[in-house]
Amino acid sequence: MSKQPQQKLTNTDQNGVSVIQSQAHSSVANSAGATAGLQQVPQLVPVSPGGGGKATPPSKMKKTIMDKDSEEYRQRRERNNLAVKKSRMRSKQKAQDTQQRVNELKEENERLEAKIKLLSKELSVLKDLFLEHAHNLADNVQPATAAPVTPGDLCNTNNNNQ
Amino acid sequence: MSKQPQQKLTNTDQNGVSVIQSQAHSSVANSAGATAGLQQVPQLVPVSPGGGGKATPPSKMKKTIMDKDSEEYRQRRERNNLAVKKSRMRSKQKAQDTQQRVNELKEENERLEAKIKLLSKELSVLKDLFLEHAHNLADNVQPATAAPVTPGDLCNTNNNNQ
DNA sequence: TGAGATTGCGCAATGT
DNA sequence: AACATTGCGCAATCTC
Repeated sequence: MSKQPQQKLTNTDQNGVSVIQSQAHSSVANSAGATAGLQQVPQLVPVSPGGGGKATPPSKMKKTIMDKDSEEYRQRRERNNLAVKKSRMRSKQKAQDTQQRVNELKEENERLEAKIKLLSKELSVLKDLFLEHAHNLADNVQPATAAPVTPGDLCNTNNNNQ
Repeated sequence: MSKQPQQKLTNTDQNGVSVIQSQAHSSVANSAGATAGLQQVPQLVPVSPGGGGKATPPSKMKKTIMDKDSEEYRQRRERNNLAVKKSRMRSKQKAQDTQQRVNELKEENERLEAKIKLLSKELSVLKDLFLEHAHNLADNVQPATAAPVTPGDLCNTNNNNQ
């Protein structure tokens, strides 16, 4: 009575990583039928619903007891096993892709950071030049003419955020 | 670290172990259990190797036949089941973390790109100011005084890579 | 109503 | 010897 309901909502797959499924390997070795070896045979028979001959609207009895020997059963099992394999492969692939994505993004990040560093440096150099120039003007020019650009403007522009 | 022999040999007949998990798992529980009608039937005995009393050099036979009923066996199974669960949980958690890492890195990337854009703009503005100033100097100042800074220097600094 | 896709679980082989 | 990983099959669900 506590089987972990598998809350599965919200699988909207945000941020997807598309995956390409490569080949679908065909089945192998079976034909003969005797598939593998272990079988778990619980032979569980879902107790009949409600109790006696209740109305039991959503009664869900497993049809006939599902013969394990049934041809159809084996067929279903085999298909499911295949599906499971496929699904797991995909899952694994996806995880791998995601991991790779992380690596790529990390690299990209480093590149960007480097670029920022460079730009910052350039900016700083330019600003220094400006200041220097401003000083020169202040020292050598007559007050009337000296005012094409003010250091303050620049300092303001340099609003380094974050 | 990645083999896959998994050959299910040994079994041309039935051998099965049934166990259905009917919840109530958790620790122990059994002895009186009977939660389900699981039946452990087979008791398979790995046929001896080769043929009769062969040499069987690297024989790796499973020691004694490993009684499925053995107390020790059940104990081992239970421990393993626990370990498996743990391992899977971890694995899942890891995948989730990786996915989240991707999201974080993506955000970080956007931030960096924005910053780059900003810096680039600032740089561009500053350069324009410089050029403008240079022109002003060229137009209004007597040749002798006008030469504190040359436009050329700046253009050079602006070595935008990539 | 049916078929494939997912998922939790236990088993056993194998890795550490 | 003990725990960790991994491939696999089963069954219950989910999803379409």
